Amino acid sequence: MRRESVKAILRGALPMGSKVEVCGWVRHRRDSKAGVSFIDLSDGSSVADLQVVAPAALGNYRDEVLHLSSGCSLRVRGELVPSPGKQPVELKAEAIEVLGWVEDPETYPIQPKPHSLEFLREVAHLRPRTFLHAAVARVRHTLALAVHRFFDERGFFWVNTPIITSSDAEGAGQLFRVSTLDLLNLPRTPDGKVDFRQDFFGREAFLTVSGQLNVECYCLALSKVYTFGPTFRAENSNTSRHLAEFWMIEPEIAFADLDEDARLAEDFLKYLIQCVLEERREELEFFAKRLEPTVVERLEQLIEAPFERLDYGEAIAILERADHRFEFPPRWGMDLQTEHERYLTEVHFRRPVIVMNYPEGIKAFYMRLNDDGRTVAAMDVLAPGIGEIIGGSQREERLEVLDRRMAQFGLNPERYQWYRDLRRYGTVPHAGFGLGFERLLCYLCGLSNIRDAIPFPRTPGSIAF
RNA sequence: UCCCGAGUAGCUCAGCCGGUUAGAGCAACUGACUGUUAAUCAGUGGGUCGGGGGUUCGAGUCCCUCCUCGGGAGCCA
Repeated sequence: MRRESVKAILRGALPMGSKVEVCGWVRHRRDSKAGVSFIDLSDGSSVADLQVVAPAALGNYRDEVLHLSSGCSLRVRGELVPSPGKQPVELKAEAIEVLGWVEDPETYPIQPKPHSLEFLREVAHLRPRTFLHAAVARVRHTLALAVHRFFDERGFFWVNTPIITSSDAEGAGQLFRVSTLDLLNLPRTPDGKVDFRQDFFGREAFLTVSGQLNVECYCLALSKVYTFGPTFRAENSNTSRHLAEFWMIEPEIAFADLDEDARLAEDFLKYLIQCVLEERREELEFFAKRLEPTVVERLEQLIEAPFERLDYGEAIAILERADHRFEFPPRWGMDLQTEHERYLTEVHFRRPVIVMNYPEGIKAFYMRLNDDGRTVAAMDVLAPGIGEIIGGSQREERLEVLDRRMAQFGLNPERYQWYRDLRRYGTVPHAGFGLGFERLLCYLCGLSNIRDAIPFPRTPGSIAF
């Protein structure tokens, strides 16, 4: 007898009358006056559960079946039959083997009812057993595959950039230190500083905050590349949009300018949304029921219309003209505040917006200086409800300008020799962007807290699992 | 890190101006019921009121402090 998934059975992959084995966890048990019990069985393969019908004639009916509670694991053998109830098919059990009991049903955290997301974060090891988190996990999986498929179809190569690095990629963000030194007995140099020459790598090392600088090296050889992996920021930021450990996607294209970069970003987002709409419809409809009623319509609208594109200067002008009181009055030269981004995406345009060509003073050193001398070829994709979802730029490919910018930002050129080499040996125009995977997942699922978009969230002061 | 708000049963919450033995719904358990699916009905058990300190004859309730969680801000993806 073959073990079948709940998903395969519910979508009608097997004919009625088939004898099957199904394994999974009890969601809920209902006993009927007819002397049979109904068990909703979940194996995580689909949103819907399989209804198992357990007749009283089963040898272990009275002693075991009648005591099954939420979370018990089962192996069920039986026959697929049409259901008189609301589901198309149910499993008429001929044998139910209890693989694992729930020690104390009263304190088992996952009850057959909706829980608050806040509570479920306290039981992150068990929350994948809920409808919601199982659905998020499946969407996350589908989304990750779609990322690779998108790039593969367009001739991009996936480059695995290092997780342990020695340089802070952008001078942005606090770093997690990586060290094997004994914290309680640190080796010192004669002048009293920590002697990192005795550390594992012979110098200071950190967890990466971005794979961009490394992936640029491969871009200037393979032309179209991307990274997709974990990224770490030790910022003490306590918001619903930040994680200390998150996954980032960073494509980099040679011979491209900012315009092509923005086009890629838009195509990429639309491709991913299209995939989820097609391949995870059931999950989206569940999110619509539980999280955000209009999630499907919102995504459908999003792939239909072109994103709004405008220069940073135009954005500031719109904000200055706006009939709206901002806590921080907009002014050319300042970065867009959260309230400004929200106004643009949620009030003014009501769709994603790509803001381009920011003042050079507020952006990173590697972004290409425009001919006006006061802006850089940077772009941010802003989405309603979530803010900045993509940040990208054309990179500065001219060595003398790059050196000037590094000096302006107070960076030591010696630490970036290998990065400068890219400009010394066959430099080319190139551009890329970074996309926060969990932020995108929030946007697609209608989640409002990023801690629900990653299995085991890491945030300041929280690493229980 | 800053500004708000909240911590009471396994979960979601109520608990008034400080006053007897701290409540409800759901969940759990026991039982009833001819196929249930947010099942229904009856009953039972379940609490260091986040921790510590203080005020008071008396504190879940007021004050101080710490912790945790949530919302917002900054920073960013």
